[in-house]
Amino acid sequence: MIRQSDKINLKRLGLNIKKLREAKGLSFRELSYACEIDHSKISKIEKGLINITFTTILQLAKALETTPSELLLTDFD
Amino acid sequence: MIRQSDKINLKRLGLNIKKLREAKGLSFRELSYACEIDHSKISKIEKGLINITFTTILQLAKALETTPSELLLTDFD
DNA sequence: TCATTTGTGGTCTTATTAGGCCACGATAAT
DNA sequence: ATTATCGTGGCCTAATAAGACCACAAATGA
Repeated sequence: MIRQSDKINLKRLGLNIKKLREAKGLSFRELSYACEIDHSKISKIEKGLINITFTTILQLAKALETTPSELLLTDFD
Repeated sequence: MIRQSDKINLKRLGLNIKKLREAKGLSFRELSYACEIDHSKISKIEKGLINITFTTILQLAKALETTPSELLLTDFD
């Protein structure tokens, strides 16, 4: 029952994470080691396939050496 | 299986939301109307009892007339 | 050529959010 | 005094995130 606008926003979040990960030159598996999130899950997150929770956002932010606020710094609908 | 540090961070998020809600002089029920989240759930969120998802963060941010990024603008562990 | 790494997507179980409703005691308003 | 509103917490079901593992094709490197 996930809304269309949510799908778009999840993709935007995913792209933001992807951008930050690639800026650090990390592979999914490398980032996975740093935040204890399965590499396949990170892949799904970046593609906007999962509606992640707040704590997952915290994990990613820490591993990417940024803040949760920065992770969500994008235009959402 | 929720970690202790997560509990702390969830409380901090809750306090941040509470602060924004009260700054607008809204009750739980009034905010509930604006974002279509049950008022009892908002109460639990502010007390840090729920690990909300990204889309719920978006809903709250919109209803509080702020950004998701601003909603997470606090020091987390 | 062969081995390694990479991103992707599938499966499965368990834990938990989402979503909704209800009831209560306390507080505030009339 | 009584009515309305407040925050809180309990309950339930359905949906789905979490977490973990596996397999594979394509790209990369030796």
